[in-house]
Amino acid sequence: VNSDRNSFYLRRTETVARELVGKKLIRVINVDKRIIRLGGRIVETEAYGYSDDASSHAYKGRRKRNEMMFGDVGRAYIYFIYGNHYCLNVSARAKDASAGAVLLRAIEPSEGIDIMTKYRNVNDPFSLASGPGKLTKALNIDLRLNGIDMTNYDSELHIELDTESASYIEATYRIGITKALDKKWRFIDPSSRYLSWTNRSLRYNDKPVK
DNA sequence: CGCTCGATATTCT
DNA sequence: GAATATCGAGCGA
Repeated sequence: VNSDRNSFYLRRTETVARELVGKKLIRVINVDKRIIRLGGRIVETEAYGYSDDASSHAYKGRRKRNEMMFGDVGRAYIYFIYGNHYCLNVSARAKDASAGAVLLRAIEPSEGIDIMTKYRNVNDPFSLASGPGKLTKALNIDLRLNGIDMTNYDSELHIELDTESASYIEATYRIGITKALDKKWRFIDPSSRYLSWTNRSLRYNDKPVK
Protein backbone atom coordinates (compact mmCIF):
# COMPACT_ATOMS: atom_id res chain seq x y z
CA VAL A 1 0.00 0.00 0.00
CA ASN A 2 1.16 3.54 -0.68
CA SER A 3 0.88 4.67 2.95
CA ASP A 4 3.26 1.86 3.91
CA ARG A 5 5.71 3.13 1.33
CA ASN A 6 5.36 6.64 2.71
CA SER A 7 6.11 5.44 6.25
CA PHE A 8 9.24 3.71 4.95
CA TYR A 9 10.66 7.15 4.14
CA LEU A 10 9.29 8.79 7.29
CA ARG A 11 12.16 7.56 9.47
CA ARG A 12 15.66 8.79 10.26
CA THR A 13 17.43 9.60 6.98
CA GLU A 14 20.37 7.29 7.83
CA THR A 15 17.99 4.41 8.50
CA VAL A 16 16.27 4.89 5.15
CA ALA A 17 19.62 5.23 3.38
CA ARG A 18 20.77 1.93 4.87
CA GLU A 19 17.59 0.04 4.01
CA LEU A 20 17.48 1.32 0.44
CA VAL A 21 20.58 -0.76 -0.30
CA GLY A 22 19.19 -3.78 -2.16
CA LYS A 23 15.95 -2.14 -3.34
CA LYS A 24 15.22 -1.60 -7.00
CA LEU A 25 15.43 1.81 -8.70
CA ILE A 26 13.26 1.95 -11.82
CA ARG A 27 13.01 4.50 -14.63
CA VAL A 28 10.16 4.05 -17.13
CA ILE A 29 10.67 5.58 -20.56
CA ASN A 30 8.88 5.68 -23.88
CA VAL A 31 10.85 4.55 -26.92
CA ASP A 32 9.01 4.25 -30.25
CA LYS A 33 5.70 3.97 -28.38
CA ARG A 34 7.06 1.10 -26.30
CA ILE A 35 7.21 1.24 -22.52
CA ILE A 36 10.71 0.36 -21.40
CA ARG A 37 11.99 -0.16 -17.88
CA LEU A 38 15.53 0.86 -16.98
CA GLY A 39 17.21 0.33 -13.66
CA GLY A 40 18.58 -2.11 -11.16
CA ARG A 41 19.46 -2.84 -7.59
CA ILE A 42 20.69 0.04 -5.42
CA VAL A 43 24.12 -0.79 -4.02
CA GLU A 44 25.38 2.56 -2.66
CA THR A 45 23.63 5.46 -0.89
CA GLU A 46 24.43 8.43 1.33
CA ALA A 47 22.30 10.22 3.93
CA TYR A 48 22.18 14.03 4.12
CA GLY A 49 20.55 15.75 7.07
CA TYR A 50 19.62 19.26 8.12
CA SER A 51 21.12 21.58 10.74
CA ASP A 52 23.04 18.63 12.16
CA ASP A 53 24.93 18.11 8.90
CA ALA A 54 27.21 20.87 7.56
CA SER A 55 27.65 19.03 4.25
CA SER A 56 23.92 18.91 3.50
CA HIS A 57 22.33 21.25 0.97
CA ALA A 58 19.66 21.84 3.62
CA TYR A 59 22.18 22.93 6.28
CA LYS A 60 21.64 26.67 5.81
CA GLY A 61 17.90 26.47 5.46
CA ARG A 62 15.26 26.18 2.84
CA ARG A 63 16.10 27.50 -0.64
CA LYS A 64 14.54 27.08 -4.04
CA ARG A 65 17.01 24.33 -5.01
CA ASN A 66 16.68 22.23 -1.85
CA GLU A 67 12.96 22.63 -1.15
CA MET A 68 12.32 18.95 -1.95
CA MET A 69 14.38 18.07 1.12
CA PHE A 70 11.81 19.90 3.24
CA GLY A 71 8.56 18.69 1.62
CA ASP A 72 6.82 15.35 1.41
CA VAL A 73 9.01 12.27 1.87
CA GLY A 74 9.57 9.82 -0.97
CA ARG A 75 10.04 12.60 -3.54
CA ALA A 76 12.90 13.03 -5.96
CA TYR A 77 15.36 15.79 -5.11
CA ILE A 78 17.46 16.36 -8.23
CA TYR A 79 20.19 18.98 -8.55
CA PHE A 80 22.78 20.04 -11.12
CA ILE A 81 26.40 20.07 -9.99
CA TYR A 82 29.88 20.96 -11.30
CA GLY A 83 28.29 22.38 -14.43
CA ASN A 84 28.04 18.85 -15.78
CA HIS A 85 26.08 16.35 -13.76
CA TYR A 86 22.73 15.68 -12.18
CA CYS A 87 22.41 13.89 -8.87
CA LEU A 88 19.33 12.01 -7.67
CA ASN A 89 18.11 11.89 -4.08
CA VAL A 90 14.91 10.68 -2.47
CA SER A 91 13.59 12.77 0.41
CA ALA A 92 13.44 10.99 3.76
CA ARG A 93 13.46 12.09 7.38
CA ALA A 94 12.07 11.30 10.81
CA LYS A 95 8.62 12.61 11.60
CA ASP A 96 9.97 15.35 13.85
CA ALA A 97 12.81 16.39 11.49
CA SER A 98 12.62 19.30 9.04
CA ALA A 99 14.71 18.11 6.12
CA GLY A 100 16.71 15.19 4.79
CA ALA A 101 17.41 13.16 1.67
CA VAL A 102 19.22 10.05 0.49
CA LEU A 103 21.69 10.41 -2.39
CA LEU A 104 21.51 7.40 -4.71
CA ARG A 105 25.12 6.79 -5.73
CA ALA A 106 25.16 3.50 -7.63
CA ILE A 107 22.98 0.73 -9.00
CA GLU A 108 23.66 -2.72 -10.37
CA PRO A 109 22.05 -2.51 -13.85
CA SER A 110 19.50 -5.25 -14.54
CA GLU A 111 16.79 -3.84 -16.80
CA GLY A 112 17.20 -1.97 -20.08
CA ILE A 113 20.97 -2.34 -20.13
CA ASP A 114 21.16 -1.76 -23.89
CA ILE A 115 19.30 1.56 -23.60
CA MET A 116 21.37 2.68 -20.62
CA THR A 117 24.50 1.86 -22.61
CA LYS A 118 23.32 4.23 -25.33
CA TYR A 119 22.62 7.06 -22.88
CA ARG A 120 26.01 6.59 -21.26
CA ASN A 121 27.99 5.90 -24.42
CA VAL A 122 30.12 3.28 -22.66
CA ASN A 123 30.17 -0.50 -22.94
CA ASP A 124 31.60 -1.55 -19.59
CA PRO A 125 28.59 -2.63 -17.46
CA PHE A 126 30.53 -1.89 -14.27
CA SER A 127 30.85 1.74 -15.37
CA LEU A 128 27.23 2.19 -16.44
CA ALA A 129 25.70 3.52 -13.24
CA SER A 130 28.50 3.24 -10.66
CA GLY A 131 28.43 6.83 -9.43
CA PRO A 132 25.79 9.52 -8.83
CA GLY A 133 26.46 11.38 -12.10
CA LYS A 134 26.72 8.20 -14.14
CA LEU A 135 23.50 6.85 -12.67
CA THR A 136 21.42 9.86 -13.71
CA LYS A 137 22.90 9.83 -17.20
CA ALA A 138 22.21 6.10 -17.63
CA LEU A 139 18.61 6.61 -16.54
CA ASN A 140 18.10 9.85 -18.52
CA ILE A 141 17.31 11.84 -15.40
CA ASP A 142 17.31 15.64 -15.30
CA LEU A 143 15.49 18.47 -13.53
CA ARG A 144 12.20 17.71 -15.25
CA LEU A 145 11.81 14.82 -12.79
CA ASN A 146 12.54 16.91 -9.71
CA GLY A 147 9.78 16.38 -7.14
CA ILE A 148 8.29 13.25 -8.69
CA ASP A 149 6.67 10.80 -6.25
CA MET A 150 9.10 7.90 -6.03
CA THR A 151 6.78 5.84 -3.80
CA ASN A 152 4.29 5.46 -6.65
CA TYR A 153 5.01 2.44 -8.84
CA ASP A 154 3.25 4.21 -11.72
CA SER A 155 5.78 7.07 -11.65
CA GLU A 156 8.30 7.17 -14.46
CA LEU A 157 10.92 7.25 -11.70
CA HIS A 158 10.32 5.18 -8.57
CA ILE A 159 11.80 2.74 -6.06
CA GLU A 160 10.30 -0.71 -5.57
CA LEU A 161 10.35 -1.57 -1.89
CA ASP A 162 9.12 -5.15 -2.08
CA THR A 163 12.57 -6.54 -2.74
CA GLU A 164 14.75 -7.31 0.27
CA SER A 165 17.42 -4.98 1.56
CA ALA A 166 20.93 -6.36 1.09
CA SER A 167 21.81 -9.10 3.57
CA TYR A 168 25.01 -7.35 4.64
CA ILE A 169 25.38 -3.57 4.56
CA GLU A 170 28.45 -1.57 5.51
CA ALA A 171 28.53 2.03 6.81
CA THR A 172 31.49 4.17 5.67
CA TYR A 173 32.42 7.85 5.42
CA ARG A 174 30.76 9.91 2.71
CA ILE A 175 32.51 10.81 -0.53
CA GLY A 176 33.34 14.13 -2.17
CA ILE A 177 32.50 16.39 0.76
CA THR A 178 34.68 18.71 2.85
CA LYS A 179 32.52 19.17 5.95
CA ALA A 180 31.00 16.88 8.57
CA LEU A 181 33.59 14.24 7.71
CA ASP A 182 32.97 12.29 10.89
CA LYS A 183 29.59 10.90 9.95
CA LYS A 184 29.49 7.34 8.60
CA TRP A 185 26.42 7.95 6.51
CA ARG A 186 27.43 6.16 3.33
CA PHE A 187 25.92 2.72 2.95
CA ILE A 188 27.11 0.03 0.56
CA ASP A 189 26.68 -3.59 -0.28
CA PRO A 190 30.38 -4.45 0.02
CA SER A 191 29.94 -7.58 -2.09
CA SER A 192 28.83 -5.55 -5.13
CA ARG A 193 31.15 -4.96 -8.05
CA TYR A 194 29.13 -1.93 -9.11
CA LEU A 195 30.16 0.61 -6.46
CA SER A 196 31.47 4.07 -7.39
CA TRP A 197 35.22 4.10 -7.93
CA THR A 198 36.08 6.14 -4.89
CA ASN A 199 34.34 3.57 -2.82
CA ARG A 200 36.86 0.85 -3.44
CA SER A 201 39.74 2.80 -1.95
CA LEU A 202 37.55 3.91 0.92
CA ARG A 203 36.70 0.37 1.78
CA TYR A 204 40.35 -0.31 2.49
CA ASN A 205 41.48 3.04 3.86
CA ASP A 206 38.32 3.69 5.82
CA LYS A 207 39.25 7.36 5.79
CA PRO A 208 37.30 10.34 4.50
CA VAL A 209 38.49 11.83 1.22
CA LYS A 210 40.09 15.32 1.25
C1' DC B 1 46.30 0.61 -11.12
C1' DG B 2 46.44 5.64 -9.03
C1' DC B 3 47.04 10.55 -9.33
C1' DT B 4 46.19 15.28 -11.36
C1' DC B 5 43.49 18.34 -13.70
C1' DG B 6 39.99 20.73 -16.71
C1' DA B 7 35.13 21.30 -17.74
C1' DT B 8 31.40 24.20 -16.51
C1' DA B 9 26.36 25.94 -14.19
C1' DT B 10 24.42 27.07 -9.99
C1' DT B 11 24.77 28.61 -5.29
C1' DC B 12 26.96 30.96 -1.71
C1' DT B 13 30.03 34.76 0.25
C1' DG C 1 34.99 35.52 -6.72
C1' DA C 2 35.04 30.82 -4.63
C1' DA C 3 33.14 26.42 -3.81
C1' DT C 4 30.78 22.43 -5.35
C1' DA C 5 27.03 15.52 -2.63
C1' DT C 6 31.46 14.58 -10.30
C1' DC C 7 33.53 12.46 -14.29
C1' DG C 8 36.86 11.06 -17.66
C1' DA C 9 41.08 12.01 -20.17
C1' DG C 10 45.93 12.00 -19.80
C1' DC C 11 49.89 10.65 -17.62
C1' DG C 12 53.27 7.70 -15.01
C1' DA C 13 54.53 3.36 -12.88
